[in-house]
Amino acid sequence: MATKETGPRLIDVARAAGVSIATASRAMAGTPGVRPAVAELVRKHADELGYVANVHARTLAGGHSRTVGLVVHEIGDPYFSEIASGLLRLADSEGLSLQICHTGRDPESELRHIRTLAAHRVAAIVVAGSGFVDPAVEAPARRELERYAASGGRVAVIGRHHLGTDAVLPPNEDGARAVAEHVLSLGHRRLVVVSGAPVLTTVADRLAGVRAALADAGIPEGDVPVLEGPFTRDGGREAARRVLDEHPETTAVLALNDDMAIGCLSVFRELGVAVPGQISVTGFDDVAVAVDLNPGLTTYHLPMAQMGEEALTLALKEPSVRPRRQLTRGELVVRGSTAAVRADALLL
Amino acid sequence: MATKETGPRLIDVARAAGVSIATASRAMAGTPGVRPAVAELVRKHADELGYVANVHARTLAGGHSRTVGLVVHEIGDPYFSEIASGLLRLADSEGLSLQICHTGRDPESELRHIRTLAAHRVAAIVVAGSGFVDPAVEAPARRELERYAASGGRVAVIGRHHLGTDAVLPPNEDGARAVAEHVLSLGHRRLVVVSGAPVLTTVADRLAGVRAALADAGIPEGDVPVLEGPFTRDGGREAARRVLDEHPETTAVLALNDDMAIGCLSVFRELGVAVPGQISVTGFDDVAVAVDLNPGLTTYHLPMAQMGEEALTLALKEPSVRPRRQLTRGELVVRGSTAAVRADALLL
DNA sequence: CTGAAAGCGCTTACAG
DNA sequence: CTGAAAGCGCTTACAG
Repeated sequence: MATKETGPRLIDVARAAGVSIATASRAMAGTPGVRPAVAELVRKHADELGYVANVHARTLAGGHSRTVGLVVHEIGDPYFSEIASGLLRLADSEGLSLQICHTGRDPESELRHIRTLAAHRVAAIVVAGSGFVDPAVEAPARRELERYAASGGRVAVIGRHHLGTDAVLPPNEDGARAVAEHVLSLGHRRLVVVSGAPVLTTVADRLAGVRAALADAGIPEGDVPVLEGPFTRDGGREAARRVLDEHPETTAVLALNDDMAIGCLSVFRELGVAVPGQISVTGFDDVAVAVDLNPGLTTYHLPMAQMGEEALTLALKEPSVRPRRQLTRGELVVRGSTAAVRADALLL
Repeated sequence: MATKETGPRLIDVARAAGVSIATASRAMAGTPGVRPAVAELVRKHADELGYVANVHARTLAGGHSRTVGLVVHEIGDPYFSEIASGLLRLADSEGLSLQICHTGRDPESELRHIRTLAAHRVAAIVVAGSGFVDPAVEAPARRELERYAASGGRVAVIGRHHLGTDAVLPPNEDGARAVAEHVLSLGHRRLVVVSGAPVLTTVADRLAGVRAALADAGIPEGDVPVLEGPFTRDGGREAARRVLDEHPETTAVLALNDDMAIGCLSVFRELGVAVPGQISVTGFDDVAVAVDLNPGLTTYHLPMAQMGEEALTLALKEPSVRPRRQLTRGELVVRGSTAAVRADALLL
């Protein structure tokens, strides 16, 4: 019988079924080498007793875990929740449990959480979210992940990191270039880039893409201000105000992610700045809401859910000698927030 | 030294520090009763070795887990990701890990996941997402949770369930009544309710709130069609088309959640139906994007992150004899998607 | 303050 | 096909 405080154990099931604990274990695990009738009997008793195998005992004895870990900046952020959703769907179908943790973009916190996941002996860790341009910032995390990997753990990251692991790489540079080319093709020349912290590889790569497009168009870099702020909606709001204050002649704002673009749109709307009539706005990521904004947000679509799935797929593969690099395909999505530059703006 | 496949164990640390495994354990856990200098020495060696305690061994031996479980319908859905975010923030500050699972609104899947969480011996389970009006649907989950609780697990739910557990209760009925009263106060009489499946308590309660407001206003229930569909953006899109087809005289659409409202807005926008000029639209929940829509969505604000936090708080408390019921406060948020009914519509 | 030892609930060679 | 036994890596009374 189940004791009040711990529930029935395997030995209770074994006794009820009149078999050894070894046989009961095999029957429950579906391991071959048990007479089918016996296995069935065991399972019947397990069911009756409400037996639920203790994962900790099982993992400790068996040596492999059926849980994977996901590290995100902020699960409330659609970018990450869509990644989590795709990853979770795959985990589910593989019978894996998922442990999620928040870092709040804090490297210290990330480190602590990686250690916790390692302590849980999860089968794999997926780190989502931007890396840092400076390898030194990631060095402690790298060390921790290497230790984890050395003890049999698997790791994959989403984005460009210096972690030495398998990686899913979104086309940040190409995508940003495509967005910028689109805006340039509409005749815009007075651009402002609204950017997150360039210490992040995601930001740096997108910035590089924009610059490449500018260079191709023969526009001096100095002609295009880059306004930096938090890589969030609020950061976008702040930047939008600065655009209006400091660069009133601007005809197009290139925000380096949708969050910032959404912040810009909200300010422009509040202040009666017409989009795209007066200023065109672009984002990056294509979070689910981008299509529902009004005007719809022109942006670069990243298949977040798929990226989450791919990252877990990589992490579940046998480790390779060289880290794998999985390139993701994105796509420019043109919606209502961009339009040809006004004729009078050309005269400025 | 760490073996290649498992990493250093406590015994390796103990040896390195020249103490017993018991002392090493106490030092690492911070349990009192170890000479501070010794404790420090142990931790120094642990650090050098890169020792990370095995959570499974620790949980098995110690008997208590530092992990909690969260069951949601879909983590990619902002409603749930915001709940998860609040809950995760609290979990973090309590030093708890979080295991998340998806049910896809499937009771079978929910049951399976509850069992998995129980197998993990998580300290608490939080079930987010609507309950079912029919207690029979929840009976298996209830049985499973009771078993889990009997073996020392703690449970809290968000929403009205028949699970016999502590619950965080959003003001679905009052909120929907407030929304309906607001729309009625604007002079609208030709309403349509766009609803999810009424087998869900969330839907049933919101519907009840709308009906109460209608009754107060002396409007016969039969005058207000209720269009049912999936409780999602797509469900809202479908319903919006039906509104236009089957009830072209409609001046206000009350969607029972933001997702459906957003779906309605997208269809109206595509078809050139002015909101709120021609039709006013309301939602429920106030997901983060509601304010960024254009027009902004009039809706009923639920503090999702806070609800997640409260649910975990309840689950972490000592169990009470009677299930606790924590009522959440919400708030009507009037934005641009609702306006006074057009004078000509009054003549219809 | 410290250590030897039992025990947490399983899995898995190893023998039959 | 089945079982006795060792062992997974810890914690925690229990003795000192």
